[in-house]
Amino acid sequence: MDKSAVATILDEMGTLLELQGANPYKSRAFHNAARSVEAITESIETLVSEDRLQEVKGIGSSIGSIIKDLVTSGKSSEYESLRSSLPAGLLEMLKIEGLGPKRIKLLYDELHIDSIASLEKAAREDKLAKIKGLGEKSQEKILAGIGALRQRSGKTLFSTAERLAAGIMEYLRKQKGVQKLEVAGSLRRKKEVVGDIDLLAVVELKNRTTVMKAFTGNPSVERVLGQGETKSSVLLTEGIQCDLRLVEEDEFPFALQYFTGSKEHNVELRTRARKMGWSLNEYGFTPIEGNKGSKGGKKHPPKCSDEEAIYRSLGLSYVEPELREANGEIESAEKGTLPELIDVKDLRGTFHCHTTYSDGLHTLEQMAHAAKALGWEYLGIADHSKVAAYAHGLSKADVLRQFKEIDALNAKAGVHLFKGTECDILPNGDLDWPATMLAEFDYVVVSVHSSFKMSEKEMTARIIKGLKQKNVTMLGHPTGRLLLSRDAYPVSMTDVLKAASDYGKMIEINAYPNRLDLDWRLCRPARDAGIMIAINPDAHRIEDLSYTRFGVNVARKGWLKASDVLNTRSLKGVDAALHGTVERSHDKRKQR
DNA sequence: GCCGTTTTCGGCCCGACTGTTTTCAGTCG
Repeated sequence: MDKSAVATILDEMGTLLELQGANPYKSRAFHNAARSVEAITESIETLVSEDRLQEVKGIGSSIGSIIKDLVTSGKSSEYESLRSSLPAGLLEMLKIEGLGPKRIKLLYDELHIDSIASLEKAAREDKLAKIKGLGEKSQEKILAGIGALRQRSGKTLFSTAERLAAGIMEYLRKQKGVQKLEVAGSLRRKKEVVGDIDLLAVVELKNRTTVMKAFTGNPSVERVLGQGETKSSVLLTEGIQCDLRLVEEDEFPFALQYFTGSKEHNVELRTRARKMGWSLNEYGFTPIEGNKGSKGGKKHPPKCSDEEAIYRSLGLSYVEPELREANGEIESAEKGTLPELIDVKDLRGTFHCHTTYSDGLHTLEQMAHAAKALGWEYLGIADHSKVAAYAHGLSKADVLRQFKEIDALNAKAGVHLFKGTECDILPNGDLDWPATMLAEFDYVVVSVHSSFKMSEKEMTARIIKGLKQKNVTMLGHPTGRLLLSRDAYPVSMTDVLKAASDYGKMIEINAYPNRLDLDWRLCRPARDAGIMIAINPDAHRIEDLSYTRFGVNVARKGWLKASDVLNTRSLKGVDAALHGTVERSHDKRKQR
């Protein structure tokens, strides 16, 4: 069993212990151990075989022996007995917002509620409100939580769908006769959530049946919804539908364009084709009645061997899938003013990274090495400020200690570390660091981590007050952290962008695979207002650094060019950009 | 269950918010 499977089980054991009402520190020990296991850099098999598990902080003799069992045999009697002690439905119930282990245990003990279904029934029968410790409001909240949970099922995060699609495609590519295979649909457009996975393939005629069988029989399939000669649909075990369509070689570009969508984009495209005397569908162009060319005969479109040719035939420059949302892209394509979108390979570093100084999992040095391994020139460190106690916010002494370590690391060649901070914007709009301290950093990210329930007006005022302070560089997670289950905090982005523009500040866009990021909505207005964007993963672990690629998706959907983004600048360029927005730097540096 | 410059027992992060109470438990970040 591999590292992350072990971590998942330890985490589940921690949760089960919470549900059992065990010593909270015991359950926390399991959660901590799970995190530690996830963060192990060397092979877990090696650690087990060399009996060195307990060298890992957070793993003692008990959990160590569980891990040993899991790694060597794939099983653990402790895990099995813990699992069988409680109904599986209780774990499901944890997904309901506002319902934690204590209440789930209470409900289980009092009313034998052991699933979301029985919970809903009891709530509708007004039984929950009568339990001591609960009331009308809790009951309503639980019902609302169940509703929200239902609503979001059926939609899958981009990162999940991408992973599933990659697995199936890898499997299909091994099949005989598969000549072309591409992902289409909203997944190709990199929508933040997708409804299903659309795959498109060209397969030799004689191999079609076996390829279709391979598709419907592949290991990630839960059940087959339909199976035909050219189209099959399956439901994957992770609850998302996946369709495979087979087309002829010469239809492929048309089918790819058609099935990539969006529907609205295609409507505009087909309308345009009609005006030119052609009808457009997934198989190609066909001349329509009354179509006359210059010589009086029917005007035939050129053969299209790729999507670019289709757009060219319609007098348009190529439109990247991410832009096909009927959002002005066809007009821009006609004028030839579409931006050359930022690409992952343009990235030269990132900012807003945490380390073990606050709530990160990896050390400064580990993060620096990881950045270097990604081929980056620099990395911006931004650990939490002191008020963020839950995240081990840094004291002034911690910051000075970190500065020293950064200086030492920067002295060794490799990758440049910027001295930053993620400074809390307190509820009254003040910043968590005094002005004198803010001046010490290379850059300052300010963000909100508390009192989320303010009105939009208050929250906006709070953020703007924090953002406009001297020496503040950029706003962190501007729209809040939008998990599937949770809303962003209320804030007027128009006002915040205006303030950023007025005061010469930057805006960060976040990207994280398990987050529903709508930050792309900010990109175009930010660009138009001349605001620089930073693509930040809000990294807490080494692997988070590579999640900047999700940020690139966000930026692409927001029409950003490389030059609109801080991360694509050279070390020198970043230095200049940071100091351009932070007036103190020149003088301060000269004094040193 | 883990940990240790307070080291084999006793503490383990903490504050805001909500809904429930009448001083606090549960949830969240």
